[in-house]
Amino acid sequence: MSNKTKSSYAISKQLLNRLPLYLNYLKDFADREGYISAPLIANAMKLNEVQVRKDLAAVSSSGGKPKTGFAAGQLIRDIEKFLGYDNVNEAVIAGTGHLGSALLSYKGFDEYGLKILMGFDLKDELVGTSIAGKQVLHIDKLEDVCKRLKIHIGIITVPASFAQEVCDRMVAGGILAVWNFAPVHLTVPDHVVIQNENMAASLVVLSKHLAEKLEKKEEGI
Amino acid sequence: MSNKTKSSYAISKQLLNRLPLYLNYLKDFADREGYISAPLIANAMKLNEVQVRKDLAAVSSSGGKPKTGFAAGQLIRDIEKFLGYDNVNEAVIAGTGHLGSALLSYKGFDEYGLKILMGFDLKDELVGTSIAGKQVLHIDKLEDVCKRLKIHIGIITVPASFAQEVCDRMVAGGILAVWNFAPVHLTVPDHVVIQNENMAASLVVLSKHLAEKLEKKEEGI
DNA sequence: TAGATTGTTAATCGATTAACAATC
DNA sequence: TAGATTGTTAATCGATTAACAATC
Repeated sequence: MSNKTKSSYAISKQLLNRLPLYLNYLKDFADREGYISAPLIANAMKLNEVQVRKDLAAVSSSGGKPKTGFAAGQLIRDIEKFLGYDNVNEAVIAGTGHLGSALLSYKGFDEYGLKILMGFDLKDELVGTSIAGKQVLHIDKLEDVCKRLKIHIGIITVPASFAQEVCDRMVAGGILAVWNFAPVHLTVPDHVVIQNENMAASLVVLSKHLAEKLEKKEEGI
Repeated sequence: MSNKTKSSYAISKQLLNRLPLYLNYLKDFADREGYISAPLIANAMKLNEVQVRKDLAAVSSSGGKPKTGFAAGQLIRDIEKFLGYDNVNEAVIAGTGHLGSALLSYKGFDEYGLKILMGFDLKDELVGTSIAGKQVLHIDKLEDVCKRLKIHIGIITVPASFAQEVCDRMVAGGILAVWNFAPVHLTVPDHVVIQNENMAASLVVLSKHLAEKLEKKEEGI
């Protein structure tokens, strides 16, 4: 029997975006020996109570107890399991400029099951160095290394103009999932998944909201 | 007369996320003197044609011409205007570690109308230095500087454990919009907008998709 | 018990997609 | 003209929220 979700509640992208929020909250504020309820989380996150309840129901192994809620420690483990934080995924990163080296250095990814093994770049002054104890190899070795180590995840932090070419090399090396930080639309074969980390889009949402606020302020009242 | 949208097509978060994608595509591939059609963009981005058409109709000042499409140069300007890329928003950043300095150094934000003026940190070895020509001041000056310069946007790249406190200081300094890179839920008054740059969530979506791929591969056909 | 909370079914809401007339 | 594309109204789809019985 496979571990499919019991109910028909879909594993939507939205759900996958909310779960890490719950997890942060639980880890920071919940007494792991105690219980926590959906209304409590909903209130803290300013989300609808039913939504949180459904989300928790979808991932909780043991369910909650009426009147008391969910065992916090178990719930944390359940969410982590659901999110796959206990399976390690190995990744490589192409582009070791500011952003690339920030990602290479970031300790927090371990927690999410992401292990960035090494970086690739084409600049001679970077190749051969190491960042946060991880080697930087020449970009020409990218395809080969991915193949040999059977890496499935590639992270792209090269300038926009190189991104497609780097992406093609990753795909040629057997990469199945690409996390793209370059502000371009990448074309990949159907069997490859792309996740765009769209900072411009984030920024736009923020500045639009801000513009509204400022307008209201000007209008008075 | 205010520049509200003509139609009732809502300015959804989704729309705001798609527009930068169109913009990238247009800038990279469109002949600015020529014309571009919704079906063409839709095809390149693998989106529904009607959706693109509606999106373009919502932002285009002059509309498109049946059979020919939209004037590419004008469309680029319209999208940029709609997204507010021509209004400069000044921002400060708290936390000048790897990620913070990557953001401080990133040239691309200009294009989006974001101007990061300076950084703040509490580490003595960082305070007084400058990153990409931008000063790093002591975090204790954050509130004061925001007030004096009437900064509206604060970017948080401090460790999770400091994020709430830094956020509070920003709010006290009159910040109205917070771009939060720390993996915690921040509590702010109603008049402040938060945009969480949720890398963990992105990563989860990616690794879930990857897991599906790998499962299918194992099952064979 | 009374009351809080869970889990689930039904109603609502909003975004996407389909259908189609208008236009160049 | 014929055909591609626009703009818009209607239908569909999916996610969120409301309502409510079950439970401790």
